[in-house]
Amino acid sequence: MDRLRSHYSIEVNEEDYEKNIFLAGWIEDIRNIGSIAFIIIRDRMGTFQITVLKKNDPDIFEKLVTISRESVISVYGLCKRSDKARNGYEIIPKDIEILSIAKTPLPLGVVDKVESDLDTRLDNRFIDLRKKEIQAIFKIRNSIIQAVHEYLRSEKFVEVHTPNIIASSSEGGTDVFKLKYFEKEAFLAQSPQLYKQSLMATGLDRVYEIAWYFRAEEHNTSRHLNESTAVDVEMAFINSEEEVMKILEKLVYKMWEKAKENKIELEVLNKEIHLPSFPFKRITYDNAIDELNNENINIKWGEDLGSDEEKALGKIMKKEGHDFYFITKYPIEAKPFYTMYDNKYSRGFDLECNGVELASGSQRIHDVEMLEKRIKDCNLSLKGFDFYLKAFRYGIPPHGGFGFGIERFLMELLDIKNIRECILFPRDRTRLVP
RNA sequence: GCCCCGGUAGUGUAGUGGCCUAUCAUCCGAGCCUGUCGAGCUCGGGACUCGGGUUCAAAUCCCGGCUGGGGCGCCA
Repeated sequence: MDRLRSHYSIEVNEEDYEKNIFLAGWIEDIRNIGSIAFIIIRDRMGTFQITVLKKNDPDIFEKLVTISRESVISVYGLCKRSDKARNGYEIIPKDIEILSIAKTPLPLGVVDKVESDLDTRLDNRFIDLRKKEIQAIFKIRNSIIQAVHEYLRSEKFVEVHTPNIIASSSEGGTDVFKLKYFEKEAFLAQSPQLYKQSLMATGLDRVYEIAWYFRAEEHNTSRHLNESTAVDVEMAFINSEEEVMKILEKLVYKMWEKAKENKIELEVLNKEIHLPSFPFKRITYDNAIDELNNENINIKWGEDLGSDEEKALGKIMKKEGHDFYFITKYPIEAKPFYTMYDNKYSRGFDLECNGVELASGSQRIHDVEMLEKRIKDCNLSLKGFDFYLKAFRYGIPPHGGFGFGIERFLMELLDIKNIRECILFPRDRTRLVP
């Protein structure tokens, strides 16, 4: 055959009827009725049907009904209108080319009538990803990332890429992966925090990165990964964290809006997306504590909210009509060392959605002496921060930013219960393959 | 780091000491069938995570390994 594909399944329309076309894909199902057989082929856009009569094409018939499901073929044939077939047409094959034979049995059915465990699915992710509802997640993921690029670039942000192999543990707090770097010891970055901040000393002013986070914590939950992605933003010449929050809320809104454009994928997933009210609610940490106290949930001032408290607050906000809300003015103890503060209150904030933390950010400290004091107060060693602190000694504007987990966002957007569904090849406490 | 719970054909399950030569569905194979679209029907195939122990008897009870899931803490 001189080509493998002229159309995707759903691109075929009335103009193609009574013409010969090339289609290609995976054999999803073979329904052999005896003297006639229907073969369902799947491509990226959908499925189509090949109809073959035994008496007309005994050779092609034999080939098609004996090949294994999930084999890959290309078919050349006449496109005929048919009210009985899906999409309104069927292909009467003139020639087929078998491109790849699938072994049997499959380790995982694509359209079988039994569910598989997530673990089995992840072990065979390449087959799992043949399912249209699984593909839909990643098509939507693709489009929210597109929205990130479009919006941030429109706001004059520059996309950057900072190193993932670093010399010292970046922020303290969370555990990092250690690795050998020739004769030295190195670590995988838990976030681009220190690098994106040092870029504030360069004059680029506004930067963002689709970043990988590596975290060596041994948690075992449906909302943690040891390797995850995030949108990291840092912006200079700000007066307060409010300017950062304005960018973040607009970004989230644009991502939500873009996701809504994926009509086919949302239908496949049976999800509706409702745009959140805008701008998002701001509630101070103190007010959040008061609200929780009113519900008889007590929390000591200065402590970060636990997951139960977050959920309870999420319910209260929901009742008031807020899906998204910022918790602002956290106590300084609850925020990392680089967070700007006024007395006991930090200029740090979290963006929450229904009781789940989606993003956290702040105005940062840009005064090097203040920064050094905070590093010491947090019991961190100044040694590891040489390169970082140096960037603060030769002119650095006031700045702030946020980090925003992409998988967590997808979970909220599509109401997905396990974060592993939101990344192609998850890395969790035990999974390193595939 | 702490705490709970699992592991039975390729896939998903039933089975809590003898009725298990292990259930059902899906799947795979053979056959029948000219409009299937969760195709149908007939026949066939395929499994107790591993190692030790208790017992007359273990898929089932106990111990350990391997392996998976969930929660907390922490975070995104």
